[in-house]
Amino acid sequence: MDNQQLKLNNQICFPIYSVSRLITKAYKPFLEEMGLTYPQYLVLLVLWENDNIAMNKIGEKLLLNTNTLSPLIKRMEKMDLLQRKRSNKDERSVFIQLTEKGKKLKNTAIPIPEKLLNTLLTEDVTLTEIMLLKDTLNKWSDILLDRQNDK
Amino acid sequence: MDNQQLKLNNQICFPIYSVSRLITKAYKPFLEEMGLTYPQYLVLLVLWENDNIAMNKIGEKLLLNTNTLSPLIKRMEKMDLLQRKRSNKDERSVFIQLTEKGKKLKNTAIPIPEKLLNTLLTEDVTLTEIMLLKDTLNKWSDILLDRQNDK
DNA sequence: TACATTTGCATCGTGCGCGATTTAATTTTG
DNA sequence: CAAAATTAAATCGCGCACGATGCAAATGTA
Repeated sequence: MDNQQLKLNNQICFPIYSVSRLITKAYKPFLEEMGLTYPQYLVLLVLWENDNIAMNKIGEKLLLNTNTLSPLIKRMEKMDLLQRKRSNKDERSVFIQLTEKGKKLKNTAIPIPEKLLNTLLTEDVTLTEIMLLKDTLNKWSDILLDRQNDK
Repeated sequence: MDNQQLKLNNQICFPIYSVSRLITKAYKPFLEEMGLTYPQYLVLLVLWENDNIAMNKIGEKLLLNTNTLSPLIKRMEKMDLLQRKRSNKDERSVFIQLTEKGKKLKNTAIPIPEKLLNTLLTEDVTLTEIMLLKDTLNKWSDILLDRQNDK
């Protein structure tokens, strides 16, 4: 009885947890130049793609609730990256708009994904493999979301 | 110029980040029964495999520094899951030993990995795919660790 | 043996994540 | 229309993660 299934290296949960943290760490040097944290960078990715959207829409895309987003976005407002504005049509929602500073940061961010890819790519890790992993994880994400919404 | 590479769905970082959180959330109901958080569960996985080891060895396995582990393990000591003991040979190191309560919890934990697998498995996600993903992530983990230690 | 360096742990501060709860605005329903 | 239910934010509390710093024990070196 050595309970193989309880061994760290046999579990799927641990590699995902650790690679996630390692990737965040890999982003760090690039994001630090811009004065951003990783979740702040994710919010900007959403806004660069779709400016002036409601806060809950950002949460839907990043799978974050308002108890995480609300203070995060307020910090970003203090950094002059974006502005929060109550909607007139629906006084409950807050719309988020990039400031000039927030818009300009996009230019600095453009080369980051490629730089990160280069950190990862070796003779052992090919672009094909990375794409495959991405697709698998996106599928998992959908499945786990379904599971958790059903309850 | 629509900067495809900056779109959320084209980045590899986001799916890993979100699946990692979704998996932690999937563990939650099982861990709550045991009164554990996810990182605490990981520490127990290490100890069940290898009791009475130094704190820094736990950190090496989980890729966590003492500034995270130290308070985490103190909380677990308060919960009577383990005991901390200074080594006689080297007064700097603290050895961690499971209590009876900590050892017994292993029996409750044994069925968890399988339950979680069942949550994930569908006609779209096969065991083969999960194993493949695990191997890929373990390889990535090694590469990212090398990269970050070289600097 | 003296002194510099390394190692293991602890503490502090900041920023997430997230369950739980509150408040206010809007929508649904009888 | 009025009451009930839903929705969007905000706030609170707790537990990670992690960079930075400090301290004491151990190790390396001249």
